[in-house]
Amino acid sequence: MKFTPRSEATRQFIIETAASIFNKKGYAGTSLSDLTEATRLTKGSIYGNFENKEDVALAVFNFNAARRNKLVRTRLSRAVRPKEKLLAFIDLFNQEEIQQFPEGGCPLLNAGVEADDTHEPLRQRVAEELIETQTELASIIRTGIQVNEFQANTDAEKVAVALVALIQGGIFIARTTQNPFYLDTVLETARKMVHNIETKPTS
Amino acid sequence: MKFTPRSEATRQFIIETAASIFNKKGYAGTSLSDLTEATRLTKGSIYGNFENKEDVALAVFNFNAARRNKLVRTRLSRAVRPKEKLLAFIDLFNQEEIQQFPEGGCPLLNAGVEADDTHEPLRQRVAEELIETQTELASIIRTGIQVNEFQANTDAEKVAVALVALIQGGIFIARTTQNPFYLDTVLETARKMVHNIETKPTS
DNA sequence: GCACATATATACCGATCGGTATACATCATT
DNA sequence: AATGATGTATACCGATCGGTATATATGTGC
Repeated sequence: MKFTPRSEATRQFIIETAASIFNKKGYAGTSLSDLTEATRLTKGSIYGNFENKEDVALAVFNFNAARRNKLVRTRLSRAVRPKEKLLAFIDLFNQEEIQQFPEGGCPLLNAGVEADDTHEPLRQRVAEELIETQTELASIIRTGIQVNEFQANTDAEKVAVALVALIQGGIFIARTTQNPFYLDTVLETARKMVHNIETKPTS
Repeated sequence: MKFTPRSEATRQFIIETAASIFNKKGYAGTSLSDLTEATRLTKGSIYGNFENKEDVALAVFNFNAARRNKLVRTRLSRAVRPKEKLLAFIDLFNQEEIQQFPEGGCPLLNAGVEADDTHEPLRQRVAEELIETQTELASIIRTGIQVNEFQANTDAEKVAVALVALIQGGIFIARTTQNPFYLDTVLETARKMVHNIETKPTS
């Protein structure tokens, strides 16, 4: 009874084409004809490669999340010290870099907000990604404490959650008001938050 | 050519009944039959009181926003000192109070995230509400600076935006993960943020 | 009790929804 | 060149979409 896609290449093409559509219009707001128009394929072809619309949406989210994760990891690995890694993470969301995201803003925010009351499988996937990000940031902070870069009494998990919340909230405000200044100012606050947990030189 | 609703009472009843539906399922995800089922009215009755679905959605958002504003203002007016007002605002979003919101989470977040790419009139309304909240918080902070409760070099607008972003981000994370702990911890961070701009006793 | 206005219900519209069965095209193997 | 597998297009399904024209019910003033 298992479904096997006809063509892995076509499947991938559909996913990539649909990525920004779902991210902009949401799951409920995206129709099959949106997908056939954008891909220039027909329903027969799409349903030859996906079980149903939900299957497309989940694959698209996974695609978006994977791209995001790759970007995050590349940037974090470039930085060496924990503090630099946190600042590199924050910098991922500035105006120049954020265009690497699919059109429509952060896929985690978009998918999570829509799915939380309506689409349990997607909600769970978004939750996984959120928690993974927070876990990674918390781990970086803990390392920073160990190497005496951050204050010993720092609550790593708390700071990690606050950073993610700040940034996601900033994206929300900037996009809804169509004023990127709000994201800039929030990113500044995030940087200051990192600054605040640094160990002070006990001159 | 102007549309005048048949019955103001019925209109209000529809708005109140639809409030949590739109907030949970979103604009695209809510159908007219969702509304007729919930209200036990018929389409004729709904279209006798609203121009179209968008008209209902906007009225519902205005209703939710008005309730929110009333709640915020009541709580803020109870507090006297600027610092207390900020803390009262933050406390609005703790677990006991947040149930005063319509089901489905913060209507600003839900409507804003859905509307930013799809529904310009709603997006603008959400933006107005966000900016109003931030303006009000910034004004409180400025008063706090004047009465020497907050440090003179505090960037009122920046702190206000950060508080809103933190809280909205916290709501997003808590709802998507279905773990209210994340909101608790973010609210703690928000309180600490208020603490950090307090004037230190120059002992 | 009749007329009139007000407001809700009924019945229906074309369009589009997600989804499927099947026909057709393409290409490799022989 | 015939065969079979792979993958896409065509044609169609019932259901539901948002919306409307009109009939019916309800209440009010006379």
